[in-house]
Amino acid sequence: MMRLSTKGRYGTRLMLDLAIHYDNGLVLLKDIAKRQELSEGYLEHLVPLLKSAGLIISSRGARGGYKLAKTPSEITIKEIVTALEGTLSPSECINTPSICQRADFCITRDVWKELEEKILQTLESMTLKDIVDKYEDKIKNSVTYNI
Amino acid sequence: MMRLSTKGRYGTRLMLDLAIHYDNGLVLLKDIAKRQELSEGYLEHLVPLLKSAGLIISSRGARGGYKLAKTPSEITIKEIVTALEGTLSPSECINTPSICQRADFCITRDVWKELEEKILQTLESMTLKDIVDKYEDKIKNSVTYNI
DNA sequence: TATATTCCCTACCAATTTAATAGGAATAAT
DNA sequence: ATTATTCCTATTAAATTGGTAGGGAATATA
Ligand code: FES
Ligand code: FES
Repeated sequence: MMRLSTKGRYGTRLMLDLAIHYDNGLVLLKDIAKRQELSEGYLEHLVPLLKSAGLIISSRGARGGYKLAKTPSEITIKEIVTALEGTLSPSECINTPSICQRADFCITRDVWKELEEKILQTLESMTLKDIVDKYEDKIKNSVTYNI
Repeated sequence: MMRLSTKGRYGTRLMLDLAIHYDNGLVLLKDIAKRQELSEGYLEHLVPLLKSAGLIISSRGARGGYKLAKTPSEITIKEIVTALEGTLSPSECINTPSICQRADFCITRDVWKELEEKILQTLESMTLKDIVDKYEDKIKNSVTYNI
């Protein structure tokens, strides 16, 4: 089904939540979980991946929390999703040809390779700021309609 | 991991094998399985999907087999993969918003939607003929090197 | 007609992956 | 010392994946 796992999807929502609250200082994981209606316990598993990719910064203890390691315009969705999912390759053998004896003369190799490149290109062209801006426009417009 | 399942990957190899032998009349599934080093029993599960999508034609009984329902240049990888995988959506809620209460104000919806569109665009631009031609060039060149 | 060959269909199954939960250790502020 | 928070490890239930097994139905040919 070529679906992104919840790691990638929930983790992106986590990062977008941090982007929305970028000016508020440290943000609690508990609050992100509440706003995004996600399990805090599960989000805890994603945080180390984002941290070691240099995308977020954390502070422990009382008054601790998380914040983005760069400004929202400097973080692309590609960085986020690859940090969380490892690779976006439609087929394992693309990145690790050694696992496949057929790699040299495999007829589909180029197909999946090209697809992976397009996926990465697409996600690289989107920054957190882009998404947040679009989202805030949408919310504003929907409020107008409700008047 | 956003990987295509074996349905999509093996099924594409099956279709490319049929494309390579397009002028040879009916092709046995047994032979496809042997050439592609795939389990015949498993391929049997993919065949109905390709058939009901109008991509292959079958003939039962002795001297039966499979062939493409259209010429290789008329069949795109998008048709094949969507027939096999159902949807290529990175997130379920894109195609079925009803399953998700957050759909209306979901901040990531547009991201996955745009990604799905790019994926479909990419796969639609590739026909079986394109891939086979590239493959045969590659084989020819590698033979030349071996002389 | 009998037989061999091939596609077709259903049921089952083992292994892996996914999406969590649980319990506590480390760290920082008050 | 107490409280709030991140961090780490282990466990697990459910779902998905990638098959296998066995037989039935259709067709060509002898
Ligand atoms: S490279 Fe492994 S099957 Fe194509
Ligand atoms: S539409 Fe369902 S979570 Fe985004």
